Amino acid sequence: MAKTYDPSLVEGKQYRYWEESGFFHAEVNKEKPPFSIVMPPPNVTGALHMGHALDGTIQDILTRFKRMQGYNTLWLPGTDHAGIATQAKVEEQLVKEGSSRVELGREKFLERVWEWKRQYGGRITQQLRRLGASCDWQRERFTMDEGCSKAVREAFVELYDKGLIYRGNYIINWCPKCRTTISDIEVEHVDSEGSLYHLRYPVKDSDEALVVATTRPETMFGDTAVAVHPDDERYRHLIGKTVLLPLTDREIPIIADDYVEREFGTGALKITPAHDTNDFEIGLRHQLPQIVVLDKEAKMNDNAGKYVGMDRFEARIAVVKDLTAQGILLKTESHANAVGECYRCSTVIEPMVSKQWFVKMAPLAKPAIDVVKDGRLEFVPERFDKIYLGWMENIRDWCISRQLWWGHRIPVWYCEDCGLEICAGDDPSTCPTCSSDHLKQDPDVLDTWFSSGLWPLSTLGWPEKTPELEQFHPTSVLVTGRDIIFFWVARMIFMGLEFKGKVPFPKVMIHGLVLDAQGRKMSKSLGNGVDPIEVIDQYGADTLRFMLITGNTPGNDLRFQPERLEATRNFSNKIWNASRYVLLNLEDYQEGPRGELTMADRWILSRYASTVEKGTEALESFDLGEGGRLLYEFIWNEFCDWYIELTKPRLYNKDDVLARHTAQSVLLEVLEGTLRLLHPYMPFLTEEIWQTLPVPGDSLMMQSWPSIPAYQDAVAEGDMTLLMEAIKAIRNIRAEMKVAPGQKVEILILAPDALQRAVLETGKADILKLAGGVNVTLFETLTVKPSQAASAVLDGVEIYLPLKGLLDLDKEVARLEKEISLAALEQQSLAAKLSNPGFTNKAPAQVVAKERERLEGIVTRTTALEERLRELKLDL
RNA sequence: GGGCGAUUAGCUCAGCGGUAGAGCGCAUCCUUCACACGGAUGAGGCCACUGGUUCGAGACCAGUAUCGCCCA
Repeated sequence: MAKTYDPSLVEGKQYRYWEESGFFHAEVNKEKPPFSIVMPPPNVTGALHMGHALDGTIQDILTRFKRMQGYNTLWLPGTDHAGIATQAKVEEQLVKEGSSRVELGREKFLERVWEWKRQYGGRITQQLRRLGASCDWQRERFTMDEGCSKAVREAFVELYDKGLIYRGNYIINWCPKCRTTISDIEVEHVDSEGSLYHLRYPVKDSDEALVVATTRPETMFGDTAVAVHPDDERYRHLIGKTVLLPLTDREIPIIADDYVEREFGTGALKITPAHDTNDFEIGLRHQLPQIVVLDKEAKMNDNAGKYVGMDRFEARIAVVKDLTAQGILLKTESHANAVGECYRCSTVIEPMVSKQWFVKMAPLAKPAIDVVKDGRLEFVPERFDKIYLGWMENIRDWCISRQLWWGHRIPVWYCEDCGLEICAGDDPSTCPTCSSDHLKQDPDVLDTWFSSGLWPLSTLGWPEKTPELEQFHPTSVLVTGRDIIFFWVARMIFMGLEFKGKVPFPKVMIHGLVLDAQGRKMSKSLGNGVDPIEVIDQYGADTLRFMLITGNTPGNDLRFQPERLEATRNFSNKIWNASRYVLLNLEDYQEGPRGELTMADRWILSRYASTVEKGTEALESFDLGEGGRLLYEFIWNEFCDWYIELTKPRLYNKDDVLARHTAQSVLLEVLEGTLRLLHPYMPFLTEEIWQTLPVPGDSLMMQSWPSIPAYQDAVAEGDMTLLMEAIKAIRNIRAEMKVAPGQKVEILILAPDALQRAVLETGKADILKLAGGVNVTLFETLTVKPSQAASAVLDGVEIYLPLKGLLDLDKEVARLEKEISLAALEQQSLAAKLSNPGFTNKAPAQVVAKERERLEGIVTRTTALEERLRELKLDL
């Protein structure tokens, strides 16, 4: 066994072993309770980033934990076809080849995309394997595969037949770069410094003019009204009149609408129903015409007069220039506003009226709100339900058509002869009304999130009634980042309720984002992303996993700090070496009955039992970080720092066979159990070590989860605490007095209490070894104190180290004085607390008793310290 | 404008009603047979601020400030 753990020699080998052994695969099995998770499908174009790594780690921990607990565990992986992203990627390729999507035509283009998917689509799933993900690759799915496509088709037809899907002219978000609509949540609002232009619109047949304030003067060609607030005294008399729209020959009405904020700008709003979401609504209320002034590339169209063909931003400059020249622009103020950008390409979104397909949301949102309100579906942490509800309660209809080729084609045909609209599960060949065979399918495809919204259903076989669907749906928990609650989680919830009448999962565990070391979001444009695969190459997957999981608390963002990787790597190495110690001393180990357990044995077994209990609890309550930290502390601070050290004398003394065997047996039990507890967090390292232990079984990942052993032993814990305190106190004196490490000292311990004395008597050898003593002598009383001695006062125990010639008396006096003043402070506050009748009357008796005890301890301690100081001064 | 989160040691974070913690960093010492990716010891905190609840408040409540995120 090497002195240093090298993950690169272990991870590939173990993963292959697991996968080839079929350990990840779940068959339907009614004998075992099911536990299932569907993996949030990463984009098929994507490469693994830290967010995936965190998300995958959490799911893998839960999956491995439940598998060990005996559940029939399914973690179902897959990828998303990612309409816009994938199409863009292939289009890029075509451009490089001097070709284009349009040149190729729809059929050929789609073949190219599938080709691309076959070639590169598997990358991220390979990367997930590097992370150690124990998902069932035999059940891997893709949102465009046959089954998922069938589910999409079924869902669309059902919603259409129910009247929940409709087509209409509405204002949508148009991305001029992606050349498609995007849904409301795909728009990111970015604060930007713009200008607010005050434009003077002359009122017809009047000397007056109405001054409107706008941030987008170039859309004025689409203005079809000017709105003021109905109660605004300034403008009330103008309502019903018309203004002459500058740069055009049109005149438009002045209308009154509550929507107008009187305080904003001039209180008069130009209304462009075809290019602004709010104006669109106002336009509907007042039956205003919609005039589209921009084309699909966001260039001015024929309706913009002489500005036709100009880009919208160029047009803005040109229009402002002309308005200035004509004296219509009165003033320009700087103005901060939020500009909508495409979440994919960051191009400024153009709101535009267009004919699109929508899902009617109100009827679907209602049950999706109820399940969260009545607790059938819980967010972990809880606070995310507010975010979800807030969105769901204000939801607007969902625009689902996309002007792309890569995606699920909308299953609607139009009869070119009679104009009938046909929505069908199977492709129709003739028109059911006029029997014409001139049918044309709608060219658009569906929003990618439409298919991912069906993911928990489609991956398990829906709409078929499969055994998988029956056993694994609803899934047990969904794990995902807080950034896609609206995009994805919400959609799965209402779709699950609509099509299956059940929540798709009773719990949603939300985690934060992985930020860079400075706390910024990792992004391509900033170039501050850290590649998980590089981290795995350098430190191993276990290190990355453990670091991600223990770095924060549930739901909060996490800063990626390289130093923490090193710390975690060191932890792996610590475990490796502790195991190495155990193994090196287990060569001749045979199973057999133990001899009498030592205090240390009973202590570590008790601590182990408590670790099993707390570690299990943490996982059950999704407190993965807490669970990890707990194991870290147990392994490093208790098992390694103390227990291993305490077993050395017994292991190295081969004469006392039974004592040695007992130590071996306890070491093995605790190590073996701890490896089980740690396995979900660090699967590779624990598996590798476990396989070398002399225990039955082939693979740790298939072992059962430890139940809490009946080892709790408060006496042993108390006794060991005393022993450890004594050892630490002696070490402290030695360090402070700069006693050379090799120098053995005489140790005198005054322990009037018989029980304490017995404990220390038992621990004599340990004290000698761990505190560097030549001899330990215990006293019940000590009438003559040793001279030239340094001392420590514990609870009821005094320790003396005669250091003739080594003792720096001044230093020792200072040390004692410091101890005394600290104790005095504590004594004072305790005394004050206990003399407060409020406390003694109202606090639980247990607490009061404990504080009394503490005070007594402090008082005797202080007395002893003071006495010691007096004695010491006599030496001076 | 509304909502959510954060504010604890130099840095990054735990702790969520009863004696302020960890990792890293820092200081001193240690190449002893698991581990120098190590061991031992230590220094370092008006727990953002102001009120309140309570016998008792980093912890609970109200408000303020600063930073971050989401929504409009």
